[in-house]
Amino acid sequence: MSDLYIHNSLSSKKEKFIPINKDLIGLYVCGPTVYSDVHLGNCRTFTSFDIVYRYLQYIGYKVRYVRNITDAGHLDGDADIGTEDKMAKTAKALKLEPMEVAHHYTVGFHKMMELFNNLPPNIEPRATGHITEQIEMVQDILENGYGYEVNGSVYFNVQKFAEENDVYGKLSGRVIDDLLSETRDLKNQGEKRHSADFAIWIKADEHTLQRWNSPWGEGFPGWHLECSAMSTKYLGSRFDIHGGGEDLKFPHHENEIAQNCGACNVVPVNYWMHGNMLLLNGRKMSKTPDPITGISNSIMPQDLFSGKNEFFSKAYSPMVLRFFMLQAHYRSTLDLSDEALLAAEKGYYRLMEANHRLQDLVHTGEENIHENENEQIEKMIQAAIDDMNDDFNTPKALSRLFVLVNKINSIHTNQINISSIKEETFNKLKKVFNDFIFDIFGLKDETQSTDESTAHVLDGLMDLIINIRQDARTTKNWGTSDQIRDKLNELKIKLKDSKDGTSWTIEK
RNA sequence: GGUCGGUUGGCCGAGCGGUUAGGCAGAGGUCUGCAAAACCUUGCACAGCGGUUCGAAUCCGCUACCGACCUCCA
Repeated sequence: MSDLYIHNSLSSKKEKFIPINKDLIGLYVCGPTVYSDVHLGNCRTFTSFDIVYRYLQYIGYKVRYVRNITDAGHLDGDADIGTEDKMAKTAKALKLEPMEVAHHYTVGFHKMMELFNNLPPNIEPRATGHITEQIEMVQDILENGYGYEVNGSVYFNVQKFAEENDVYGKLSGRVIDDLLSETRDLKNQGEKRHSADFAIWIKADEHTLQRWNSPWGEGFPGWHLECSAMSTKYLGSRFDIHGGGEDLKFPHHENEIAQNCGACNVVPVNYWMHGNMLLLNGRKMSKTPDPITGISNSIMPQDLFSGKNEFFSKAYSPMVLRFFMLQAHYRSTLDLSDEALLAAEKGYYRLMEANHRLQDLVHTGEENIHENENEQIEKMIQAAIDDMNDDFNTPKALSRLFVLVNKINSIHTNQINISSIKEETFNKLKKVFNDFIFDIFGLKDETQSTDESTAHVLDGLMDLIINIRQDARTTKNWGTSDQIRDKLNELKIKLKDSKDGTSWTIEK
């Protein structure tokens, strides 16, 4: 097994992955703020890290995967100007308790993750459930001299932190002097000593719905704080991998590092990973409406699944979307288009169909071993694994699988004799191909019925229909046989005739 | 304006110094009652201009365009 390399945002280089503790990897991913439905772009990030989680486990690591739910403290706007957070805004608009809003969207988020077949994390902590930890962290920061209190709010002193630690700005590539010099032309500095400072505890005003008691009076935690507090609580002050969307790099992740460091005096994360954005019409997908057009450049997954949207010609299933995402590297932007999704859909079915064929094939004993074919198959299997070890290169690994699809189909149609393939190679192919599709890529087989009894009935019915059609074909009753084929096709059941008989698949 | 990243064939998208990426679409063929599926064959792609090199899509410089972040976003 070759070594795993991960692109580290801290160094902008691929680095060999060396875990802190071989027996348990710590993986933290920034989860959603549950004040609205997740859009497809959010789904991409979580899917990217689902692959990371799956693959780490596949190569034998035990992983503690922590992904938070932010249900408080996420400010909408500048902390100095207004203290209304995203949660409160939605709660007021819908006349609901903030917790009701959070719960509603949390349930929706979970449903969506399930549709994408993303595994649940091991721990999914909520910001509101960790107020104590966050207050303690603010206290630690104050004790270490990196925070200051003004009128019931507490701010992180970026200038002091930057002067004493060579840490701030490293992740996002910001130059400290630039950040600090921006002060001069800043109009609204408010209580902050410095424009680069940020709030870690914010005093509640009469409009604040979510408020907690603290040593500084009633208030609520700053946005970046919950990730710092919860990652420390569940993964320790130092852990292996922290992931999130590219757009969180600054200020969120930069401030997270500062807080951890400011509280615990250690740099918290060894490997920072950032997933790139999903594009719609060549622009970043975003909930925030365009200030000029007023249209938000985003699509909700459910609208894509139902086909009811203005962007695409038809409905696409969750697994087609997942497959589509796998075709691009997580660090590249990915452009959504009808043509691209159509291509992904066909590719997905082709891959699944090949796996069915492969799993149905039985090796019948070796004879006239074809060294070259064996070598090619072995090489592709190894290459796919090497690709995953190379910073989770799913598109490249997937391309290896498609080379194998070609081999599988050739074996299926007897263009390559199965007996010319070594049994060991064949069994390896069978296992690894299947592992890749289901365990590593996390694809689900949408062509199979999940309910066993329904599947049984369906199998029986299809056998019957195919037999009737075969009889019609034998008597050259093409009208009947074509009618059966066409009507089934309308039901998205595709018949495939071959010398050995007719097979069928459902394409959703 | 600052910082970073991108520009690959009809579309999506890998590759990042010498090898066919891959998917989809297209063309020709095999098979088939016809079709589908499958298989075989097929595409003079690397924004432009210079430079380095025996050799560059891949390294360096300049130009053009696009995007992200710098303010909430996965």
